[in-house]
Amino acid sequence: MADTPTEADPDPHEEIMRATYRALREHGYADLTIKRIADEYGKSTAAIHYHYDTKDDLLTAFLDFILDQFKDTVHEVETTDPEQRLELLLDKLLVDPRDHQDLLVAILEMRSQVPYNDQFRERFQQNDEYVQYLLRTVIDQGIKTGVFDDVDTDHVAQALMIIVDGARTRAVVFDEEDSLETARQTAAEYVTAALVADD
Amino acid sequence: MADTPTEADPDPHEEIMRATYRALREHGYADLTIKRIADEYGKSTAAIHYHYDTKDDLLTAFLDFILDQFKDTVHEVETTDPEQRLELLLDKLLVDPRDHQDLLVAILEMRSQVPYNDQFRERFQQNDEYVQYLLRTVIDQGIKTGVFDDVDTDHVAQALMIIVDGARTRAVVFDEEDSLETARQTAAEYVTAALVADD
DNA sequence: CCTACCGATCGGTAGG
DNA sequence: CCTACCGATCGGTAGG
Repeated sequence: MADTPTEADPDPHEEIMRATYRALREHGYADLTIKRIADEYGKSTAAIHYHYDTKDDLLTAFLDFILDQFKDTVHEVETTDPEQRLELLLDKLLVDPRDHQDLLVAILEMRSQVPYNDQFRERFQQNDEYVQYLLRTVIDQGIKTGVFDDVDTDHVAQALMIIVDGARTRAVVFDEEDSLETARQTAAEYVTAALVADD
Repeated sequence: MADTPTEADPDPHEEIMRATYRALREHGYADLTIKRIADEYGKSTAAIHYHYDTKDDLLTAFLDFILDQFKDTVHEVETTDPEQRLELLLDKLLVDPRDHQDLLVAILEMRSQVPYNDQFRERFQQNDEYVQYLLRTVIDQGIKTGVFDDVDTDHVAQALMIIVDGARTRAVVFDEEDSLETARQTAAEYVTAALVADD
């Protein structure tokens, strides 16, 4: 007559990550406390410390949790045609976030902590490098296939990252879905101008 | 035999703003306390509360202080030739910040507080609207003069804002001067492609 | 503006 | 995991 373990016995770590997510969304990073996370978790603060030694450990684990989710989303793109693949990648980076506004807010907040947190910097840099690598790869593919001009791959990838980050920042700060839409269009314009200009 | 008043009797409000700036730069927004500001100020926490009723009042005043400085910088651009004026404006937005990295960090941090602080949102929106207005104006001028194509002014201005914000975010998070330089180049490319494409 | 202090809350721990 | 508690620090105030 035991309860179904799947419902009654969920992974405490994942539960705490989700609780941290909710607490962060509700109070913001500056007002994120163990107590508030514990309240969302539904248990005591000692329960949090049982699983994570320090607040810093918890927050670093949480950042990994968040960035892994993001990585999974981007990783889904599997088309091989360079033009289509670049389009889909930009869609993932600029259209998908509309459904995950909370995630955007959380990431932006933690990003702004980078100047004061080496752990955070390391994670964000690694994640950024990964996305930029994906962009470079698809652009290089396009150049080899002959559908894209022979451009400076690094520069174009960086330019696209700037557009992506700008759109995300503005989507959060000005709460406008417009930003992502405008950015998607701007990215498309840029790709056309930079990669297939001579067509 | 009195001390020179200019040195011995500075404006307390401005002193506190500068102290807040230093404290923010050193500890970050999440760890910004009245005590730390008071230490930078060189007086007691009660001295801070004598000039500002609440921490929130102080921080809102500080944001105004910061954004006014920024506004002054942008306002300096006075050339009338549309093409040159747009170039100078983009320089102000993307080249100037190199000398004020600390300011960028501070602004990014406070920006990320917008979802939790209506006062902040209001200020940032107003400031953003002003910059975007400057961009729209110069683009419209260029269109009237015939040096720019007859484009969607709103869209182009928004696209440039996205590039600017993206570059700033990345300059802070990844500590790379590259971002601003790449963004300046990207903005130039975009302007050429969007505004003088048919030339 | 200062000294001295307030209640509240912080991250973290002991003992079970 | 909980209860109970720790010292430290928080924003803010009273009284001068």
